[in-house]
Amino acid sequence: MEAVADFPYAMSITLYTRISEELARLIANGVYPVGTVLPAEHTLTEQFDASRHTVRAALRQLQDLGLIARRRGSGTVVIAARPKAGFSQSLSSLEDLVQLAVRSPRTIKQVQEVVVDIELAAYLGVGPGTRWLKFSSTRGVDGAPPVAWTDLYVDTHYKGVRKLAREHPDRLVSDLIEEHYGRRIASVEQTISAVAIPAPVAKELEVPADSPGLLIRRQYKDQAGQLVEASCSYHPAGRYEFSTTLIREQ
Amino acid sequence: MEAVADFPYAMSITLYTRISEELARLIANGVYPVGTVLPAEHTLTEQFDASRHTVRAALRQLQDLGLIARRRGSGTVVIAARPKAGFSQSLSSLEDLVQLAVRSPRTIKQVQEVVVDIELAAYLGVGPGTRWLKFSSTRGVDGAPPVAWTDLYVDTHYKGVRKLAREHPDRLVSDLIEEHYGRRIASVEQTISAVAIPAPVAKELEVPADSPGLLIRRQYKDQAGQLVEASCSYHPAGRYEFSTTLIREQ
DNA sequence: AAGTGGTCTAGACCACTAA
DNA sequence: TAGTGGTCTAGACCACTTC
Repeated sequence: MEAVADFPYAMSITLYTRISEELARLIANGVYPVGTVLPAEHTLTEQFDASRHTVRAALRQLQDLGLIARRRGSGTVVIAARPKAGFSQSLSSLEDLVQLAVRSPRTIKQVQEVVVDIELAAYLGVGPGTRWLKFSSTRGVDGAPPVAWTDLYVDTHYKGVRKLAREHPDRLVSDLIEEHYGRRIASVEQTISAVAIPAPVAKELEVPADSPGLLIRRQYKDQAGQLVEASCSYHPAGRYEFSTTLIREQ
Repeated sequence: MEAVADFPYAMSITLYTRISEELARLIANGVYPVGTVLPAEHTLTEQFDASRHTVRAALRQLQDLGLIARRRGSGTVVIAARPKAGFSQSLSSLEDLVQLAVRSPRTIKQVQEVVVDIELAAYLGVGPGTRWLKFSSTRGVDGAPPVAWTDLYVDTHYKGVRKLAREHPDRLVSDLIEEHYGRRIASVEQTISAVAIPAPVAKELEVPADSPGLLIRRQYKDQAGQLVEASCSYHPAGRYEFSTTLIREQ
């Protein structure tokens, strides 16, 4: 370094950061449009009068920002003009999905094997006529009205869950499947809507029929996108709130 | 490198990766428990018979995994025994928050300056007596009943938003604030609950009073945790669903 | 065969932290 | 003041891609 060496730490900003910012600017301004190839490290070394290591540190920053992709032999390709700033919600475990105001254990009310009809098939996203294991349960503390009624559908392949769920009422069924069968949940799709709680469920929840409630449906899928488990929960108004915090990335 | 140099690329795995894996193993096995300090780079250089650059590359991997935190002067502290695998939801923009089935433009019904009373203060998380700019609007396509009624509260400091929001009915108020005032939203807290829609709102939404609906409250905060904007939306059952997908990390 | 990015070394100066 | 991690250089060999 020579030209830059005259005021090396003048601005308390590192050389490789200045280089990466300059390159980011050139990319944003269209000097290096998306899809084009950036000059080779050797060239940048001369352009910025810096060592290869420093240039690589700069390029690494751009890589972390998702602006470039590098491949040995080919070169450095611009894959985005601007760093994407999104929002994200992060949960440390599936348990965080169920953010009940009070810790509320599950009480299993009924377990049965069911054959899915047309309506249920549409919701589960599987062919009608297939068999599933259905757990019906409530959640809530003793003495108080329950905060939820849940119908949970599990692949009949996991019959052992029937016994396990009774032995561990405090654990999530998805956790039990993961632990005992090694089937790992890779994604959870979740839909929240408002409903008038149907009479049979309302009776269990000790609210008037057709009173307002949250309906939360969840689909638990493995890596291949295969449905492993699905659930359908009713929460009476006032007893449950679903809250999340989204954090801006970067 | 000497001991390792005899079969440098024998396993197509880099030296620094092998070092980082070994260190990760030692951390997981409790040789370096969480909270303790890892040996200095200089020491690791001797232990693994590698250059400092290589050791640093290994430590960088551990840093990316979230296992260690480094500080100049102090040292390298173990902050986790295992890489954390959580679930995350990612949104490319705030607009994704509002995942309406149909694209539904906003119609501003009323704008006024209000002084918050006790009840509103508790919700907004600000002192009672302060003044806020209140936007009331509906969302929905022409000809059909609206899908939402929203009350939105903005700091009176951003009076210009009043004009901007009318000029850009298709844009989010939070975006307008960010663009014209440079105040950047860093996080959004969101709470979803079920309600019986109150009569005045029900009338605007063209549903019977006290019919079931979703109540979504959002608080938009800046980096310092200061409230910039807050909203409160009513969605009649059947016209709106809130859905998210959570992806397991790593 | 030429050029690319990936890995690695040996050595230097610096800013920061803690005793 | 001694030791830490952060930055930077100059040079080397390698694996991979492309022509």
